[in-house]
Amino acid sequence: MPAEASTSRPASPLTERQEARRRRILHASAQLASRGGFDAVQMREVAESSQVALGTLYRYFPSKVHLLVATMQDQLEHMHGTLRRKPPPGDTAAERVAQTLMRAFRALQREPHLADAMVRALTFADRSVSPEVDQVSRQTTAIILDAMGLADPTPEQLSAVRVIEHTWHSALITWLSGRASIAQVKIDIETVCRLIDLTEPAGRG
Amino acid sequence: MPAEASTSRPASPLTERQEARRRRILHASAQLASRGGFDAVQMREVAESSQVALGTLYRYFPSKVHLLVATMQDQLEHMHGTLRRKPPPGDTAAERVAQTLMRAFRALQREPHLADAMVRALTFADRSVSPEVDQVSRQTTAIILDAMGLADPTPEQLSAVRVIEHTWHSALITWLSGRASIAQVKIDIETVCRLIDLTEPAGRG
DNA sequence: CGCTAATCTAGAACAAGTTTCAGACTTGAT
DNA sequence: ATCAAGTCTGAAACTTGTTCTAGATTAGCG
Repeated sequence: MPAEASTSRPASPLTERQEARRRRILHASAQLASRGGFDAVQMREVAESSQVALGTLYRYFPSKVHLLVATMQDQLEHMHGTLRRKPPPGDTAAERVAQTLMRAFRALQREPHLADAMVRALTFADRSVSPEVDQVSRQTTAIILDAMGLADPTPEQLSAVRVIEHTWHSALITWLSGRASIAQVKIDIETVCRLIDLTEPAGRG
Repeated sequence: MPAEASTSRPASPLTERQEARRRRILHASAQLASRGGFDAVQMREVAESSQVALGTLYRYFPSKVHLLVATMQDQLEHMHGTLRRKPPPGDTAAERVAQTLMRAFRALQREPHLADAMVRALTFADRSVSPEVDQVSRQTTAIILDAMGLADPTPEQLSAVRVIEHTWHSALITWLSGRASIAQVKIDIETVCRLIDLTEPAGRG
């Protein structure tokens, strides 16, 4: 069995041609998503664009949602790299986290359709995609902890981070579906980031 | 045109038979959802169960997501009534909100498949369902403000409520997809509710 | 009652995700 | 170089959400 869309551990090491196929598929997926969002990523088209038979596509990614979540892993990795190179300048952890998320948000605004495809897939994913979604979640957590500048967070801090992630995902959805403005998302992010102040300065409970 | 799945204002008043059809449809939807979640709500089956032609079903609810969001409105109304009758006993606003949400959560735990169908529909909804999703959001906001005991919330408090709703939805999703335990959801809810303390006692900023 | 417009029904048809299958091609081991 | 096992291809089939159509029914009105 080839890779299960898990970036970090290919179940069996892919051959070069397989790796190339996988990249072509992810590229086609991102490209189609950028055009028209979730609905525009049609499996037949992805297969055709990436020069792969439909059955092969399904062997690499067992469903459309798996494919889009893998696409998101891909993009997230890229973003984490970018953010690492230019860490946010804020004075407090809360500020830095808010700045980091706003930076990510601005990146998403540049490709709103792609954002739509990825986020919708992420929240629509059922149990069969849990491992992959979890990986995305861990990656997001890592980005936030990086911004906080923490190596060894307390349980309270981890709770705060989880709540921040919840808010981040849900706020994105309200923005993507046109129910919240960009300004609104910004406020929500800043609001939830205040939770960090609640856990940081005080000692453990 | 008949009702657009908006509980509060039927575009044109439905006849008795139409009202009955609408109820049959919602009932069938909830029943099927209770059995097998989102996937088990199949439009043909809903139509058959509710003794209505497929075309009619689509006239009442223009998509599966519309149908499930309307189902959620229905359930939410019921729950708001229940909660009103037995307000939570906590001393602080934060406590009462957390208790209220945990009560709702326990109700959902009794019908996890139904919860799955409703929540997945809610977060998967695209722009065409925005009005209905917004209505659900307003209803949820009303429930939380009720628990806080506030008639005239400040903008900060409204922000906190929005963040609480974000957390609520997203935490439910992680639970439904098996990526978070019940205990975890409880912690997240309690964590986010602390935001209320941040806005309540202090005066306006 | 008798008319007209709107609504409802049954069922076919279409669209896109997913599955399946027979045959061609690769790969790895001997 | 050759064989077996695994992989890829192309195409059809299947599933379920959605749309469409022609004819039957119903509601409102004079």
